[in-house]
Amino acid sequence: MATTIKDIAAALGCSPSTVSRALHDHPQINEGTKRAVRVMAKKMNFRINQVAAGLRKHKTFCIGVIVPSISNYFFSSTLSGIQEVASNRQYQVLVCQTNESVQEEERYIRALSAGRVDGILLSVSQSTKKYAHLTELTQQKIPLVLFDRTTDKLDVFKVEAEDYLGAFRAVEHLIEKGCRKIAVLAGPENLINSQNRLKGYKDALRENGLGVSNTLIKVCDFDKPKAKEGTIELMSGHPDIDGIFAVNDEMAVECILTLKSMGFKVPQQVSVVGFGNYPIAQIVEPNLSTISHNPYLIGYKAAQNIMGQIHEEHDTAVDNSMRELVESELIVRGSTNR
Amino acid sequence: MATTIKDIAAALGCSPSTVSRALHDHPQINEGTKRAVRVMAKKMNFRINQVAAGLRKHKTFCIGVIVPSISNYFFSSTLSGIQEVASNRQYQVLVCQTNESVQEEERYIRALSAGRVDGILLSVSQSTKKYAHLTELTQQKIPLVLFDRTTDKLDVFKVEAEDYLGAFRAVEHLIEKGCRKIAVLAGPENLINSQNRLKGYKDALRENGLGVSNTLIKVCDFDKPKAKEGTIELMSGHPDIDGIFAVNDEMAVECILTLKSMGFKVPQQVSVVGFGNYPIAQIVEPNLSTISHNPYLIGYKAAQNIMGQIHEEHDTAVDNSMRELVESELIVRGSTNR
DNA sequence: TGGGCATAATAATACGTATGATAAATTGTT
DNA sequence: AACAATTTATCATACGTATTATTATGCCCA
Repeated sequence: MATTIKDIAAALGCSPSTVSRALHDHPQINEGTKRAVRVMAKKMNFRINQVAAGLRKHKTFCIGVIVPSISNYFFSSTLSGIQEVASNRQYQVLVCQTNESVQEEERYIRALSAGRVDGILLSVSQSTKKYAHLTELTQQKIPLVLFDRTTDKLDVFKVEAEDYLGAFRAVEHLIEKGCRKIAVLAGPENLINSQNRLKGYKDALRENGLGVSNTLIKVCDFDKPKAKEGTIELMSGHPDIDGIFAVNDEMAVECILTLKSMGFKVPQQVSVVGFGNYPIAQIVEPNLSTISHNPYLIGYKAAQNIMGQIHEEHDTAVDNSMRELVESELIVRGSTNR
Repeated sequence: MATTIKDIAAALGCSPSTVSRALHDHPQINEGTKRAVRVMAKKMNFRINQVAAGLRKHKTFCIGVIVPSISNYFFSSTLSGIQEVASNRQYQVLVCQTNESVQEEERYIRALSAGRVDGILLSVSQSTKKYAHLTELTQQKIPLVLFDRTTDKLDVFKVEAEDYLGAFRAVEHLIEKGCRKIAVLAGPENLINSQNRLKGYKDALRENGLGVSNTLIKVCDFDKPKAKEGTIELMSGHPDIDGIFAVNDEMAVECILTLKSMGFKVPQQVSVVGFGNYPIAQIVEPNLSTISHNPYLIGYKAAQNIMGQIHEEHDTAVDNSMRELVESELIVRGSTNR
């Protein structure tokens, strides 16, 4: 069994409260006593039980993170950023995976909010359409921060990528390169990120005098087979398409591979831009032009904010309604170099 | 503030222990009372505080996972498997990232073992050469399972990939394809995985009557720039190399890209095999022949074992000295198709 | 010599839950 | 009607720590 402050107290012939205070460097404890306690604590290999301390202090020193998929490159990178911030503050990170199921999301929210964590970071699942489980958190005064997959319907702090602007830039880049018939492989329709990226696509076309046609929009969710199918349908229906914007790099790569297998030259006949700047962008041939995401930074900033809320370092009333957009940037590579 | 069993007791005019027992369906409580408690618990939106319950029961219902890097595809996939098992058992997963630093590893081990978790899953860092921090765990009777990055020096349960056999098969495949001068891009020298893969490489050569030459072995750790450099050095020194085995897919892809940029034809002049079957294997051109890893399954099995240890479901004395090897398989693609 | 005052330590209680020991209420037996 | 046996509920305590309220110790000054 592990050493407790009681054991130290017994060994020293003093009371547990003295030990507790000595270890916290409380002013009402004599310097000599403190020294003795510290020495004995070290000797007995004492390590404080944060769980017990937390119970007393109504803290857990844990934050919970709920993501749709842990093994996804984007989310595992945000986790890395979150872990970094937490670690610096001596906090632990509890990780949960919903597999895009809102039921799982609700289950985790309930499990974590029952005294498990001091705050929750969430990226909503594709199937999340109602937010009662999240408003409950606010009622319970449990800090919540949304990252990447957010929603307008909740008045909490959000960290997002520049979805709209990034998509806008991507499509404008295609136009600058001379593309005139530009299609899009869109993401899940109820995700705000997809909506914003689609809006960026449409606005870029309109502002450049190109019309928007629904026949050039294929929803592929985030599913590779659907991206392949979508590409085939697009190109069979409109062989004169000369540019494609994909909602993320994975879909863009699938698109390029499909185009090539269909005999289209990339970028000469069809240029392709993705979103995310994932490692695969530099492996596919031609290398993929894309919009840089910064998942690590998104996680980092989300974690920083929740830490601030937990420690009441900032005015939550102000911050909670805030959106922080993490900058994105166009990265030009071979897939648009015609 | 959240509802507690005391609140329910007060509302019902009974004692907290009655509530506790009623919620646990204890036989000494009247059915009617149980019903009343359940109804009131629901009405007051009671959710048990597992942290407090755990303190009393000396359990945390958490397992800790320590990995070198969360955002790495391999480890994030193992995490996914671990999470799956934990979730099924109502356990939470605490995730820590060492960034290959043994100091961080020690720090996390100490933090987690101070009553934070019921067991620890660990994949050791590259800089871990001593294991005192881990033997401490055994003394404290905290279950430990090593996965992927393991060590012979510890008498605990381990889940590994078939590193030796996989590498052996990979190199034998190159030989079958007619390669006669086969080089290797090896991993970090003190990692047992790298050692086993290197041994598989050497044994495959020897058993097929091909000599082993140290000039054909380049250590690239798991570092892309070093893999590039290593490939250049190998091919400049030995332009007649006709096969390369890389310690993992990331290095193999870097190797292929480098070979192509140097003007070598893959697979006609040089065939390449990787290890891992990561998504990039199907993106690089030519597609990469590789040894399938099963990171999800490795995580899954490691988690299953630690759950067993925590619940004393199996004879730890037997299991602890066991190694479980997760099957690997050769996947032939274009990079060796000559 | 006693009263006021720092200083230093302890006792008591709390956090939310679980449980062994005990008591109260009910039923059964003779 | 007296008592054992059974059912049902409560009391007290524990888990490991933090903290409020209290007490003990010694010191200074009138």
